[in-house]
Amino acid sequence: MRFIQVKILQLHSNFIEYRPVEKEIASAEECEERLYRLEELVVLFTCVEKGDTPETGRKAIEGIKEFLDKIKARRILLYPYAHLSNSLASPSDALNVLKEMESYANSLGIETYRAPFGWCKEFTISIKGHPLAEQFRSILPGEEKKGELVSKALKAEEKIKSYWYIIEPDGKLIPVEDYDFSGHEKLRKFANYEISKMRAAQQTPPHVNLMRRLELVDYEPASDPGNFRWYPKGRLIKSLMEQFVTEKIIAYGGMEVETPIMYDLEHPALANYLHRFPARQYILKSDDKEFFLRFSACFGQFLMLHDAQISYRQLPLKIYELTRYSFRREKSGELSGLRRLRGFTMPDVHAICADMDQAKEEFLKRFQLSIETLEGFGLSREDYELAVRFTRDFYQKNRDFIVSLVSRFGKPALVEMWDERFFYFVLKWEFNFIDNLDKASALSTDQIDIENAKRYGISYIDEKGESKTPLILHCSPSGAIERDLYAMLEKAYMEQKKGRAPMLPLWLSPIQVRIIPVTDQFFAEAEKIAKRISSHNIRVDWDDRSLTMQRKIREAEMEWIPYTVVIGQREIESEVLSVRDRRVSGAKRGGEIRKMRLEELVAEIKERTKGKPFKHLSLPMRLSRRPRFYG
RNA sequence: GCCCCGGUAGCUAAGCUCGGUCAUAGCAGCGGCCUCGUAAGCCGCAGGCCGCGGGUUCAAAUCCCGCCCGGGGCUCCA
Repeated sequence: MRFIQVKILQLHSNFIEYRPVEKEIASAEECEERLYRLEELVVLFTCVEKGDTPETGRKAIEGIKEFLDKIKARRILLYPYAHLSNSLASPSDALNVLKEMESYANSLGIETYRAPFGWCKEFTISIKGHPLAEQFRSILPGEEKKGELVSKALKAEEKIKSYWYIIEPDGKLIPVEDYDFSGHEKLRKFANYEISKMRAAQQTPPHVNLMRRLELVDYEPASDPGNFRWYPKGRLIKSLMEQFVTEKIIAYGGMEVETPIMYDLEHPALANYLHRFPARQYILKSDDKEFFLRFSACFGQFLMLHDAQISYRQLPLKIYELTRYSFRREKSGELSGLRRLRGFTMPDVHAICADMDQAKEEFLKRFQLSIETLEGFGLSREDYELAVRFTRDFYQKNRDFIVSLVSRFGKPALVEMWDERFFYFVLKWEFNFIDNLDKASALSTDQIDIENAKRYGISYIDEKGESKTPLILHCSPSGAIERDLYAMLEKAYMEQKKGRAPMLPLWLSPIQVRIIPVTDQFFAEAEKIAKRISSHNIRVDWDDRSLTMQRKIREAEMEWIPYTVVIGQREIESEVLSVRDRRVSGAKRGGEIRKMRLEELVAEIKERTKGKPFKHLSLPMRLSRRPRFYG
């Protein structure tokens, strides 16, 4: 059975540019051979088939009018597009229908443009990101219903089926519906989230309140949503995290580089990759060129590697950049605090590998690297879940390898398997954090990419002097830094719910030690002690405000300060400090006070922060000299 | 993009249903008192285009329309 219909691919677009290149048929319309550009419009790639009439065309326009009203667009471009059918109407009939559609649309008050018929044209289009932006409709001549919207159905049909399993550390693969999740609550939540997408109660995520109350990060209403301002304490934390990841990756062998944050939309190596995802970038104009802001370090690094001379002796070759920033223009409703941003910082390390054996070996190293990186942020394997995704084919050939990954992880993991490959990778894993609202988000990730080396023209010379195409691994050992902080804050909140004192890891605490003089008679002594501690590269401040000591202690606790030291007559006489250690006394009042000498305190902090980067606090050491950024 | 919720002092909010001494409170800030031993001391002062624009009305923070901004949800997620 064959339908007779006008077929229209309907695209809500930021802009389209097209240029007639040459006539394809003798009866082509006359036109000026120049560049045409239209902005903020709905482009209608239209194909007129055998049996279509001007009436069918009018029906189509009516359907489109409805759509235009809904999305508040008022400009269309009718773009003759023969490639939607193998049963085309004759050119004269087709032109006739198109002209009818044009004049009918005009009569309905739609600002209508029409690209010339019968020409071979080149075009560039930028499509908007909302779910209705891309639709396919076909209009049956006799049918009552105007314009059938089938894009979702098509998508669903096209979407390749995922098979979900739980894989145990010993390699046992169990269909997810048969798995007994008892003792693996978070994994259950994660599997649920991935497979069914559960709803959550309307609620501000706990980390959002914390990040503001602790004066770390905040929204910046004057920027685009999802771009944040970082206060001094937050900037300090982020800076330390960045430094930590970078040091780990350099130790692993990553060569640190820096690449531009924007790229030419029309660059040949990028264009075909990008045009598949036209709605997800920030677009930036400079003179008459358009640029997109990078969404990872891939572009810069691949372009660099394209120009590099690489020998098999240098493989696996690791290249690294901390992208401050990467940009993804997530749809407005998708953003959520530090969990999902539009501008974020992500370490991105690629490895060029000669073959699959080398890739697998490297993959394991990076798996370990990722675990260690998250550990540095105070996130242990208890805090996240592993997901592994691959094709059936890859699994069959590499079962042992996949199992070795899971057994290293030591906990059951979620598996997504596909019958065929529809991404550029054959294997991917992520560590996923489950938050207080039961939402999952990926932190660390790595992939084996078998496509992009070719796409970007990256090659190496093998033993025989022949040029070879390598495999590329894409890894972010921590995932987005902002998201790590999100996970840390959400975890702290979970601790609090359990009745424990929420804290950040000591090496990341903006203030590690606070000195509180009992009264202002001890100010000089407090400052002296603060300076002595500070000289050991410990972040310390002292509270010189005119408040009661009790009040100052309360505030130190609310700031999550790990060590609070009270200075009064006793301490000065005995030279023994009274230290309030948040780990033992933080959660409730009347906690135990530790007695220790200054040297002991310093030594303990040094021990607990060993191997981690240090940075001085950029805030004044005296509390009274600090502005309040929030609240 | 759609749906829901919100926008009142630096922050957090009450007031809005039922229009009229409703412009409030707490915290923060400033001034003063207090000189304190492990989670909030006392008193006072100052602080506001009640998101923006229009409308209804004798009268609008309050009702109506439009817009802007934010959050959450949905869709989506290389």
